[in-house]
Amino acid sequence: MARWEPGARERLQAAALELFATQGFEQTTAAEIAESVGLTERTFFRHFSDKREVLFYGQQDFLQAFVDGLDTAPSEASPLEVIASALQAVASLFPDERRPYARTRQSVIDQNPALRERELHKLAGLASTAAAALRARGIAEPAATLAAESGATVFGIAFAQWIREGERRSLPDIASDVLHELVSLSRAGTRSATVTGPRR
Amino acid sequence: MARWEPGARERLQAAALELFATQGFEQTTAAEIAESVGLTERTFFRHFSDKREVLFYGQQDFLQAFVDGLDTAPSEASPLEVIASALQAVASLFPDERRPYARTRQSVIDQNPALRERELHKLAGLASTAAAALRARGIAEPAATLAAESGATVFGIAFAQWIREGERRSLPDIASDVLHELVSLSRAGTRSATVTGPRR
DNA sequence: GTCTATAGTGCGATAGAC
DNA sequence: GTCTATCGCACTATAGAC
Repeated sequence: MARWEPGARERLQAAALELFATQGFEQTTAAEIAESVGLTERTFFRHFSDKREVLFYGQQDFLQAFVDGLDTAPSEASPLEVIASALQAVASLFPDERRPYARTRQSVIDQNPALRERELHKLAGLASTAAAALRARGIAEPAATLAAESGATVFGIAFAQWIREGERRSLPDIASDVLHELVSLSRAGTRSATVTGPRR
Repeated sequence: MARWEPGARERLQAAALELFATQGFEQTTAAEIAESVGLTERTFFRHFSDKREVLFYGQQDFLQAFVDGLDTAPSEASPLEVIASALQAVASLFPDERRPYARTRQSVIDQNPALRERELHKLAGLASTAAAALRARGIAEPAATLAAESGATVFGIAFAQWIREGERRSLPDIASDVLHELVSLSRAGTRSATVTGPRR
């Protein structure tokens, strides 16, 4: 018989999301979360380096999928084609059943600036990992960073659309659409974007 | 005769940067910064909502330049052309004399995750303002957000390059180059194109 | 597991500028 | 008198040190 229930981390994460959603992030103390699942504040901070992290911990599989997705692209692919491949791999980790959960979580994050900051930081980490992988494929800077950040941007926009009320398309489908928008953005701009440079 | 020295906020910002640069961000307390310019901790927090903000406060002129830059573009301009225009306007706020200061400030930010988070958050705010301005010009979503975020990405990359040791080009020149790289990213030949030597 | 420093808030008091 | 910048003090929660 275990001295303590297993899955402390997961229970803390679930309890935290629930409390944040009902009371708000700032109105919920770490001690409160811990006690709600029979643990102490100290234990909470042993699992999560800070209070916000309870909502973000465990997205490595996520990052792994991204990197794996990069590697499945043929070696002669352009940076954006590689990104498209990685995007599909990550997006497929979010089946439609996850939408309700994702919505709740995102509404908590959107209502708190500190959580938004952490979210952006995580997304930036993804982009920087992707950039390193692109460089490893022989893509030079600044193209590698540019492509990686663009991929993160596309993912962010697609995700926001995916959880919008009434949206029926799957995340991979939306991501693909948004990526095409990005490409046509460049195409439309190519004509004179190069000429435009106002005072240069 | 004034009871207080004027410019409390600016003195706090200068003292903070200096202390952060010499001792590190976490090793410097808000009280220490305040006392170094003859004020109390409480006063520090009346000027800045939190400790990190002392490094970011006062970048509205910055944001204003961005929005103004958007508006100088002709009304038939494509999203990317508008962004190019805004980029030039913002970049011109950073003359070469500012490089040493920018370098010091950036090295402090780069060494602390919490400061990186705040920086990303500010950049995201810029992007969201830009997106709103693009929508006001009649550009639909998701093109508006996509173009705005791309502009922010380009600025970030260009800025990082600008403060790199040994870089001689001006920020507007670098930003223009990076934007062109973004446009050529979707082209098939990108990989070999980016391998070409140093630009200009 | 306990103890402590620091971040950050709320509120009342003070003292000059207008 | 009002407005605004400051101080001082008490307080809580976070987060790290011991």
